[in-house]
Amino acid sequence: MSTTSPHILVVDDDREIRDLVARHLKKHGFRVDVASGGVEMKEAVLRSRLDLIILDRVMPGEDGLTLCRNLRASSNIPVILLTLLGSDTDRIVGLEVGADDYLPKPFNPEELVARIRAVLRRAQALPTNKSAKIERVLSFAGWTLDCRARRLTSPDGVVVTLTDGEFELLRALAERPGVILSRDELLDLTSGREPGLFDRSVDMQIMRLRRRLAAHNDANDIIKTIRQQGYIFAADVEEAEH
Amino acid sequence: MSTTSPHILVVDDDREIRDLVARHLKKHGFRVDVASGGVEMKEAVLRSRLDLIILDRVMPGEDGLTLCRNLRASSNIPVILLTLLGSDTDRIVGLEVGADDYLPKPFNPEELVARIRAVLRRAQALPTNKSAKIERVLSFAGWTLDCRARRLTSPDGVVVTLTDGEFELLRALAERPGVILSRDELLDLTSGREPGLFDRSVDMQIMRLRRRLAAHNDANDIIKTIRQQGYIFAADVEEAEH
DNA sequence: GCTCATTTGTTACAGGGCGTTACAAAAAGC
DNA sequence: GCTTTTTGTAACGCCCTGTAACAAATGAGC
Repeated sequence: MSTTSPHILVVDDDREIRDLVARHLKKHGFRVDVASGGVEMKEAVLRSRLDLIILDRVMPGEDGLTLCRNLRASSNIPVILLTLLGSDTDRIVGLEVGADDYLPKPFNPEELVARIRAVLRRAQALPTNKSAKIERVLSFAGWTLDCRARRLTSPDGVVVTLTDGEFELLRALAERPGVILSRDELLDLTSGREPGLFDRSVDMQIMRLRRRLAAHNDANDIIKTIRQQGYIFAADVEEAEH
Repeated sequence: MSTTSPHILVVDDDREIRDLVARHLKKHGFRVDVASGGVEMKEAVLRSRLDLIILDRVMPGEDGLTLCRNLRASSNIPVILLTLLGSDTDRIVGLEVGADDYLPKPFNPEELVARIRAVLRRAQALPTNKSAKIERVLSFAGWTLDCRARRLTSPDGVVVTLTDGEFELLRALAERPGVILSRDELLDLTSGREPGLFDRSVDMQIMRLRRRLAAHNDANDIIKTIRQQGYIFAADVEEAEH
């Protein structure tokens, strides 16, 4: 995502505005798709790997607001709402529904570009889709974690078998290097379960995962404990798409 | 930190607006500090763990724009710019300088709240803590503190194991060389806890940290005590991105 | 200088978090 | 069904960390 130019979808029923915006964004080096709302759009979101969506607030088919809310249920892709309605409450509702920004028409195309950049700046570190997780290969300290094959390879090239739980845990951590993850968060990320009062299952899995890593190599422990807080993946990770 | 309410700093020379905004934000459950720009603000940013800053675009002392740009150099804390100047190019410049949003005065306080929420929604999903800068390596007097690996290396190359508390404390200090940090501030920075009346835990950690540094080297003590005030990191620090 | 009050450094200790082992329950393979 | 693997619970002990108590240092006042 950060390597190539951002991919933006413009959804507006007004063909004139839609194309004007699209042309302007292309001039600024974005990759642009257009759609006119409804099913067509949902498809586009699911299929391609979009970086941002520009939505018209008012559309004959499905409302921009509703669309935005629905999107938020399954994805946290950045959304900018456009609209002719410029009242305060309109803007507030738009933002509360999950949009990242709200721009009243008529707007200066340059301002739209600036706001897109501002939103992307924030959003870029995020994993885009909640639902469709991208299968990738994560490399750290000589290790290789193939998320599609669910296979871990040690620095000396040996394939290490992991149980499902161990794999999910390692992935959850390795996908978020430098982030302190609480036990509850890890539990949710790996198995989707709720905390439970005296739950130390995460500790156990961490222990087993560490043991497995240590058995094959691993001088410096990659998974560190932050007392009272949780665990952290303390190595640099390189991602490669499959 | 995600447990407590977001902490927001409002910087505006117009006391009236500043207080109005502050009151409104408090009503919505935010923790609010105010400042009137310049040194006062920088101190506040350096010291406490802020989640977001609201900056007036135009201020007699240092310009809001310049402030924002300077902030961006060392931190990725969310910034929202306010201004009387509402022209397109003003907004564009504001956003390009690194602000997350740009709101022309006069504005509806509710809209400000909505925009704050939208920005925080993005920023809080980001890895690590909000105000935290990029992960980096701090060097001082021969020592090396790797904040990603959470590891300290002594001048003679020995890796010194620190407890979590010691590490957090050392980082809090080393990130702010030459700044006097009170015990309360250090407590907040290291563990996010609130003071407590007869709390001497910081003293304890300082003592243990000093002892650990002294054990490995350290002729001149790097962490100095300022009586009645707190502690100060008395060495030059070089930062290197990882 | 001395004395006293206040602040800070140091030691001792207790509570609790966490790594670890052992074991039981649950799931998967056959 | 049985066996093997995986995963959660219980228990034990080490280590981290905060509290308390005391010693040392600092500063004020004389």
